[in-house]
Amino acid sequence: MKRISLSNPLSNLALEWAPGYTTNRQDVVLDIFRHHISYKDGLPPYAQARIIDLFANQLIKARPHPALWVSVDTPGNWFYAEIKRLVKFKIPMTIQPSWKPIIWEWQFSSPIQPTHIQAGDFPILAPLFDPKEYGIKEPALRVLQVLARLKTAYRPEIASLAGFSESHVRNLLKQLQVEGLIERRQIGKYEGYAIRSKGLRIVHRSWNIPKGVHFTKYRGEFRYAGERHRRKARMWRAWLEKAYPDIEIWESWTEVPIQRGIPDALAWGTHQGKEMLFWLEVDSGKSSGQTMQRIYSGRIAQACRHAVAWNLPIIFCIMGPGWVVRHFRKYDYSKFTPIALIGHDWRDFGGLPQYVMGEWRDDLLQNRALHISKTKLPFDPNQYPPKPKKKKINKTPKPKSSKPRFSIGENDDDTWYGDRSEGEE
DNA sequence: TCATGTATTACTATGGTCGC
DNA sequence: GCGACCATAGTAATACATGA
Repeated sequence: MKRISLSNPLSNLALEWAPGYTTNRQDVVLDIFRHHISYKDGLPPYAQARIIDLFANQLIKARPHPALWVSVDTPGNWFYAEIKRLVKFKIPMTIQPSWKPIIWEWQFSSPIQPTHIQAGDFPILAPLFDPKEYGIKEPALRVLQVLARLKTAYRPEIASLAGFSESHVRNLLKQLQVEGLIERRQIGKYEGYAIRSKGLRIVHRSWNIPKGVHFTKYRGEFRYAGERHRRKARMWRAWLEKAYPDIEIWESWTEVPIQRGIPDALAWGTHQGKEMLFWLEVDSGKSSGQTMQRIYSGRIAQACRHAVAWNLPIIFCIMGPGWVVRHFRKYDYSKFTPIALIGHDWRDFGGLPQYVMGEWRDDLLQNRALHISKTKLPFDPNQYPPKPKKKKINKTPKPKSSKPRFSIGENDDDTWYGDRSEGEE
């Protein structure tokens, strides 16, 4: 294996060679490789960015002056912009929408050195992934991709994240089980599904992960949450779709790092025709009110900065027991104009209040009077970061996770791994 | 401690809708 | 018509709360 990759390191890479010619000479080329990705691959932007980096590393080993052209199939703008931000531009690179058929030299992140090649010496690359080759259909592959990220999951969770109905997912899971790609496994109290290594291999292949490359730490959910917490987060997409009939979710992921912070779940799509993000935090209410306040003022500010940076509205939802959600009523959110805050009881699946930018809304059953924070302030998105609402930090929860923390450059808020498991199973 | 009811969860069957 | 997909009702298993 190693020998092969040494003799031809390119043969493991599922890329297209798309050489550019700057002169009339055929033996001098811009050594450009093209990589295709789609928002429907089941991977969030940061994981796609890591794959791109892996390709760059492999190309550096294999070629003197390689360049990478990444074609991204995606609606909207956010997915594309996030990838661009997260990629380390180790070689000349350009990230473009997939519909662009050609690329110009000046669009690359840095100049491309020409490469001399022998006439007819084309690089030999791995073929692009074709599901038929593995006897798997698109919907089944999608389920498998979702499960690859989750490792183990219940059917409704898989259905939610895949965007399919439960009965459809049931059939697909049965098929996958017959083929030995997944298996039943006890998760906590109930039986769910787990992906097997055979299934994982196909998924890795579908993501064009080069063989022998370590991708595990980027593949999965970024951190491990308690069972109840995890379940609520994984149901986020289905929850939104039930609550808002005119919503269209393009993709949803759980425990996913974005520009700043790691939402418990993040859904991305349109509501009433407008592209936006739906950020979910689930809180079982184990920390004190003050700790909660400190944590959330940080998170909300992070969401806000993200919204401003990408010019994209964010709906920030806090779910938990009623008393936890009620806690958030007392603050003034009017400074956070590009985001809307909503709260909801985590037991009531499929319900959510209507949101209003810069305000808090919840629809808790007791205390029926719908609370609306009524403070009109000038819209000025440039005032961030906001001042902490009250500086009274008692003890900081210490991180105790052993999970890898590959930094995205931020390290302020999301260090409280220790509190994440509910311990209620 | 034990019995009971309720809530939550997974699983199954069946019939319907939609597009080709 | 047919396949792909969805909605819904109903069953069974389990945990938890309650009260004797």
